[in-house]
Amino acid sequence: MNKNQKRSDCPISSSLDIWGDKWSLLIVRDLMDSRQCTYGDFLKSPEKIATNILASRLQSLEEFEIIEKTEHPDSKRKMFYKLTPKGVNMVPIMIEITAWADKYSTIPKERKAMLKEYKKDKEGFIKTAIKELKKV
Amino acid sequence: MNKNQKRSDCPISSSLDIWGDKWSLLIVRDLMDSRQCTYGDFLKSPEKIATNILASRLQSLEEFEIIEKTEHPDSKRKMFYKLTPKGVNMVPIMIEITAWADKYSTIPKERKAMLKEYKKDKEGFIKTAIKELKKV
DNA sequence: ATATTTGCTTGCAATTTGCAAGTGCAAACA
DNA sequence: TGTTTGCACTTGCAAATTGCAAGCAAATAT
Repeated sequence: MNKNQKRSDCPISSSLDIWGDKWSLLIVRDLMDSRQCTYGDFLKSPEKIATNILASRLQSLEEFEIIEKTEHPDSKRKMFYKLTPKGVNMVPIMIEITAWADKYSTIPKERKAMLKEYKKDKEGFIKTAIKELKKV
Repeated sequence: MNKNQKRSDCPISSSLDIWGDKWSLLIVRDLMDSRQCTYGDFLKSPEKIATNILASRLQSLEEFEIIEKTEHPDSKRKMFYKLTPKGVNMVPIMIEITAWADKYSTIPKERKAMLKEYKKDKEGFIKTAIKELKKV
């Protein structure tokens, strides 16, 4: 990812400069699903990201302050990755992507159930989700 | 873009399989701003997409039924690209990306004004925007 | 008839990806 | 007290994708 130059001042373009690739949002997704993940946790995801790509994306997301590294309580060797507030605030984007995908393809039933709750009270749902993610 | 295989059944992942790159959403953006664009119009955008990348992205977005080609009324040589309903329904995603970018960077004042309207009545704003895009 | 515009395609170098294997270090084990 | 194991990466390299420049063919303008 090219941290140095924005292609334009368009917000879509500058967002894509940060996470416009096939992998970054999957890391964000994993962290929204699990709140904190180790390097190995990301590797377990069904999309099977390569280890070098994962390392480079984690670094870039950290540089853009979407995620942050913290020490794992169990061992000094292990690291926990988690979302920063900037990352947590991507919740509405992620939900709207999910809602869009739901219209045009089959999505897992847990996601569908989540959307059902979301649609009952969008603002409330997002507020709760964000608060939950900011807790730990 | 790889139209052949989904990496997983996760809605984020399958969405990224369609438009997870640095350019596709900029094409969608241009079409949301202008409703219909020619090949040359896309080239005029500030991010300066290369002609071969543009051609390949237009083809892939067409295959995924996000956009469609229509004849230009003026000439047989010219083509108009526009969003399909599937593309139009990406409006909430695009707005939430814009809102997120607005929190962490400086965005053009027209976009900021748009967000202000959006925040007054999110549902209403989106409904109107979608209706407007579906008109032509 | 000739020139120009439009929507691409082609060629090629540079960058990025994806896969496999390797490395270094903490912690567990013997 | 070695030795092994597991975890978090790094490295090497082939393959794919990107980005730039140039080319090209059909339609339109002159």
